[in-house]
Amino acid sequence: MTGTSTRVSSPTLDEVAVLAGVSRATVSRVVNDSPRVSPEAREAVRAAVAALSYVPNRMARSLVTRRTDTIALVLSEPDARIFSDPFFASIVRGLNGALASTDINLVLLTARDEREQEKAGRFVRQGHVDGVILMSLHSHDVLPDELIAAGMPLVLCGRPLDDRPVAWVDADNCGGARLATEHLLADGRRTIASISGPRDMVAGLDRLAGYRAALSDAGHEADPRLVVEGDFTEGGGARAMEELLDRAPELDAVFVASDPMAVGALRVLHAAGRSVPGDVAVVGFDDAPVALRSDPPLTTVTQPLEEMTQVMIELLLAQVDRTADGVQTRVCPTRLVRRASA
Amino acid sequence: MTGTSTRVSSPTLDEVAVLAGVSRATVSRVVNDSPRVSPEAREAVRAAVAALSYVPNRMARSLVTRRTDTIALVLSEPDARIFSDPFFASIVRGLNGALASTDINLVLLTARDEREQEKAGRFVRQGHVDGVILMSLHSHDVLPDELIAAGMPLVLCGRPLDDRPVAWVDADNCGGARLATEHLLADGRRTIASISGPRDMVAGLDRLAGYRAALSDAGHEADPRLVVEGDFTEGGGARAMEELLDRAPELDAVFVASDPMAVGALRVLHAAGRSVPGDVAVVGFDDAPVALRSDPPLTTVTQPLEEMTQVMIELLLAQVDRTADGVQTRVCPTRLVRRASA
DNA sequence: CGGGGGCGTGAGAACGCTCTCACGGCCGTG
DNA sequence: CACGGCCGTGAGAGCGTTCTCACGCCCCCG
Repeated sequence: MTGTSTRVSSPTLDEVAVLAGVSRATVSRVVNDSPRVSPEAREAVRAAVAALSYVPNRMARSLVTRRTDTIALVLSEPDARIFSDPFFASIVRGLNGALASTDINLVLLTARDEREQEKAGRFVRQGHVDGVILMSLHSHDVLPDELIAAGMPLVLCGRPLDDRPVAWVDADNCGGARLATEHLLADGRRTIASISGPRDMVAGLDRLAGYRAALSDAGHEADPRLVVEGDFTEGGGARAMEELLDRAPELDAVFVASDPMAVGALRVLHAAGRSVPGDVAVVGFDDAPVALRSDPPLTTVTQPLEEMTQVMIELLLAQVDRTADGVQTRVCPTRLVRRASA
Repeated sequence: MTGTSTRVSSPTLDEVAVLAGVSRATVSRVVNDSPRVSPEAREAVRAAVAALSYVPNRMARSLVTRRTDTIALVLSEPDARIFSDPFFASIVRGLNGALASTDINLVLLTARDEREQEKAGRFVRQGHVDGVILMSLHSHDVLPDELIAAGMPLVLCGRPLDDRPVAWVDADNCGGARLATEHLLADGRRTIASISGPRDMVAGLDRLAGYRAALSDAGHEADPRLVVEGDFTEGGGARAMEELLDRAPELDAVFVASDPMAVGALRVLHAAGRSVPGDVAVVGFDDAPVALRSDPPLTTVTQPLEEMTQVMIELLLAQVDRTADGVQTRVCPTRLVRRASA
């Protein structure tokens, strides 16, 4: 084709060794930054590596080291919605950031249905990765148990519903909801409603629990009229808000379990002629980008994404290195971000 | 720990062979569905495999077969916006669908900055995957050239700006834009404006070209006032629409190069008291989910995502199997979806 | 009844790397 | 001057597969 001859396959350690005039072992040492190499040998190898544009064969290396230096983030989510979730993008960014200083790679695996989940499970068990971070917002996958049984290092992103013996990292959803509700109480609000998340998601449950706990601590009686379940989407939030206005027109505050839902609620309140925060105070959750752009900008609860992803990696690598003692879990503190809506 | 003894490492082919009372080769044959195995031997091996819950070691296998049965979709995009792009989610779904009937795995790699791009490049070149589908909406990555030089099978998702010798698949953006504009013309619209995509994205350029071509074919003179550049986001579309109304208040139609931008434009038209499609007809592009929910539902241009992903896989696998002749490219036809906005 | 052609099987050599071990050479010490 | 130790190096044995051969066996046909 062009002037340069195209090889069919990549050069091997042996070829580098021959070109550098040393043994395979020495080339390996240089490639792996072993200190026990003379400067001359190192230089010769470096030159040969560059000349052949040698790249070590990971398969061969992994076969002996039993390490792939790759971890997988598997998204076990039925619908594609997960991608549009800004929370998800932040997790990916955070994980990549936490791995930036290492030579560990992050790959994403999606598993929408059972079939794909099985495929992902096989991929993982075949030894393509050293460990797995599993993001599964809804409950009941088989994947976790399968991976645990296979002895695969595993960290869940988000607390599991049941108490399986598995490592996980989550934000303090309950505490955050409590913070939000207490803020509303401190503001003198009397009738505080809530748009909750789905009952089959732990985050939804925990945020609802925090809201209830704060109210009960303040001596409020539980009023089932005041809680409507949403689905974490803007449309769902709008519908829930309509229902809420219908059920309890006297409400003067709403704790909404996600920012997109809060944006939907804001729209409905607007349309209903209620001023925010004058008539109704609104607090969201997640500190999504949309919270800044909403009108008015949303007071919300923020999660320490950076810290969470960092911890996930730590817990996972501890398992990979077999230095983990027992099953570790971690709850990261959430924080209230005051803006204009409450 | 528990009753079952936990092994440190997974069983090997040899152990299965011993348990089944056959040789390593026979086990390999069974595992790989070779027909040349007696039913009895096959059954014995099956049982042994199940008993040990044996999973073949991919590293060892790949070392000899030089195949990983894995392809990567790399997202070479600076910001995280790509995740929230519904187009992207569809691509992932489509690719997974196209691979569902095979035993080929799809992994996603993100590469936000140069550093991560380099990491992804290394990952790929080390032999973790058989081929790469590259999605890079903006121009000028080094990755493609690097992969081509390394002889890595590669298909671009979207036509590249320059004419590199690389396989790619794209929608007929130009044709779609033309369709949309011709529809507007046929509707009797006189002053047809356009909110274009960014100039550094091929999709933006092509859609603009199609719009211009349709107008010019219809004998319209090019009017630079009538084109404002957007950034493919809703906010950007709104801003562009404002500018357009300012520059050319007499316009009676707009071809918007993406649905999110069209939604923004709709909002602004609404606020300006223009009825759609009465005063101003609007056509979008992409047939994003949001196009259905907008008010009025958006007439838009749809891309054959299913076909595109299917073709990408075909072109890629042809390269992997070395049955590809030359550099293949494919433009998939777009179609106008008539709804209420035009 | 003998020979050829499957067909099922097993032995053993790869695949490209790491890692242990042993071996010279040089230093410092007694 | 002799000897122990360390340092750079290379030989060679794996790692868990696949794949090529060669080898019996049985069956069919002449």
